[in-house]
Amino acid sequence: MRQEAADHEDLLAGTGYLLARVGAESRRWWGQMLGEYELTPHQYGVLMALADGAASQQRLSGAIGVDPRNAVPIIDALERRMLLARTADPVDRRRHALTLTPQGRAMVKRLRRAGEDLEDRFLESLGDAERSQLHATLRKLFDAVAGSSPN
Amino acid sequence: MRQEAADHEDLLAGTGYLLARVGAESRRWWGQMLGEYELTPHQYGVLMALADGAASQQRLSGAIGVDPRNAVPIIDALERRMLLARTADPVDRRRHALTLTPQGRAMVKRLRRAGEDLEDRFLESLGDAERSQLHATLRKLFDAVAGSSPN
DNA sequence: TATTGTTATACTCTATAACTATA
DNA sequence: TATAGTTATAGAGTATAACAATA
Repeated sequence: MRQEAADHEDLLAGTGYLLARVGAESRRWWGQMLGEYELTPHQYGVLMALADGAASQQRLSGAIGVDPRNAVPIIDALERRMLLARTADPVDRRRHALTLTPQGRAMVKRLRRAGEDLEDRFLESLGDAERSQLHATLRKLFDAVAGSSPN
Repeated sequence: MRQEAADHEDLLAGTGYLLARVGAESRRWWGQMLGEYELTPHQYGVLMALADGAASQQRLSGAIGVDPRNAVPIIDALERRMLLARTADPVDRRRHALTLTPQGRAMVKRLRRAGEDLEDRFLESLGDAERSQLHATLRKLFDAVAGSSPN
């Protein structure tokens, strides 16, 4: 099942394609870990973003990189499990302020621990210098590219 | 729409999460470019992998990172458009040998050009040294991690 | 028995259009 | 008229179970 990767080198020559593949693999690993908590990657994103402080659904959607329309069912699921609460924003009644419940905060703690373990295993083939170099480069790329279109 | 990225820093602290996000963005850019040729990212993967030479559906599925069962409709679509051909393998009649048609090879040529352009724009915030460092690190990570499960 | 390819199914992700209510 | 949130829908991606033909 593994020797196929050795062939078809052309496919892996492009950095963009490689990035998409490695990103999908990272997503798969996280998805499997999060499955143990019955959470999806996007739900994870919502919880971690809210750990920073409350936010509207619009702000939150931007932070986790999904269209606000697609954020609705993600947030619905977390609300049903009482991990977060939608409360009316008093100054603008169109807006829903989202906050973590105590159970939500407890979940975030557990996820942080599990996430660190997972990341160590995912990156174990890289040295410390390579890891921090990778993080810095990805961060630069993310800031330049996230939310924009190819055009 | 852009200032949200400045907040929720916690979310971006993990390299695994960043990788998944930047990978998704790369996939989105590619998806948009490929849409102009009415191709999906997986179909692109199949065509590029076959440019290296013929392969069975099993080998191909491994190369593009999808389950063989899910490869069937991807290959069906390309066959319908006459970009590739399924021919019986004479030595093992269970097997289908997949090869590019002339139209398929012409498409690959166009895709290579468009892909290089896209990649230049996607990576334009990085210097040459950063780019090749990124590619090398991703490649190492890919070889270590692709096709394996988390634990 | 194991492998190649297929069919069928279901759940998630992504993208888009159209709506309600508030501003 | 613009914005926050919602509903509904459709296509693509991902995963799994069951099967036929061939080895």
